[in-house]
Amino acid sequence: MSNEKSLKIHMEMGMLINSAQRAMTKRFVQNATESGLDISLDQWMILGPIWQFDSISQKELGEICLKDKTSITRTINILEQKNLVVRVEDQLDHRMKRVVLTNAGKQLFFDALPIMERTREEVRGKISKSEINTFKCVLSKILKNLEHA
Amino acid sequence: MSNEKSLKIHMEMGMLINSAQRAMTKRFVQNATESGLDISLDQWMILGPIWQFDSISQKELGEICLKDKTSITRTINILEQKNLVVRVEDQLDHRMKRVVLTNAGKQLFFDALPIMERTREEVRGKISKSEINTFKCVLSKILKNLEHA
DNA sequence: TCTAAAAGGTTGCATCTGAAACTAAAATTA
DNA sequence: TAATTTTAGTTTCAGATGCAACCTTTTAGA
Repeated sequence: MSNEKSLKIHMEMGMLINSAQRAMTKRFVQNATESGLDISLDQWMILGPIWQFDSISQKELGEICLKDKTSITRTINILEQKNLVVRVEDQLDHRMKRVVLTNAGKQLFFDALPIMERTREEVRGKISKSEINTFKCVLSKILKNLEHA
Repeated sequence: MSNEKSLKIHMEMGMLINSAQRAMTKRFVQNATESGLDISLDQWMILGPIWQFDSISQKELGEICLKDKTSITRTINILEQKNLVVRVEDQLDHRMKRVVLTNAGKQLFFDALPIMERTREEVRGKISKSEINTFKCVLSKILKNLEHA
């Protein structure tokens, strides 16, 4: 037991980040499921920008979500299967596809908003604003440290 | 461009954690690959405790690594395929399987140690000790906030 | 103008994830 | 002791990830 605790105390940053991330994702999906919504965190993260920009290319989505274009392609496949989203070929540049929300997609986005809000509150709990700021700041610094291959 | 920047500034904590996590994982694997080692971060994260405890049950591994038993099962399958690890049924409790490093496993662990060390340094860069402490502290608090379903 | 390079997407491969159903072996309890 | 519940691990299902290779369509350069 004390052994386990000492391990937890010395637990590496990477492992901490990893499990915090998974816990947050898990909680969001749990909350959504309890409310009868069938949506994953990654799907939600993509729905947001589409709603925000009305119509957006997959490349732009990738930049905003900080995700590989491969991930975007596949998540959009799933959203399209669920009839939440439609791909439309750009009229000027036929390489591009613009992604647009269907009515069902818009509905789901709005239904999921309060759940995301609640999840955020659960995650933050009583952590102080200044701690959160330092936290975000460190994350940004880590990203910058790793920016150049 | 300024649009992109403003987005980055307002980027949500979840997305930040997510991409920081991926960047760290990516960097470790890159560094390992460059050194000719074929190992993923999760595989390494499991190798460590096995080495530390000499022989350890999958359940304990899960607790230490903060991972689902499903993930442990599969990662160990992979490690076993690579002949880095062996499963031995516990003599007293036949439900349990103890996981043991092979010589190749030990070798890989030691080879990967300096790479992990280097990766950690790259990740931390010039982030101050106190910021790192706050950072870890916030992560622990988030985990605690989400502990109870 | 014709060809080569770049850009937007998709696909294959290997890995990783949680939830739920399932097996076998304890540990409890009636 | 017999019946029930718990526990350890595996399997299946549906997503998710990055990389590299590939196909089209654009764009740039010779």
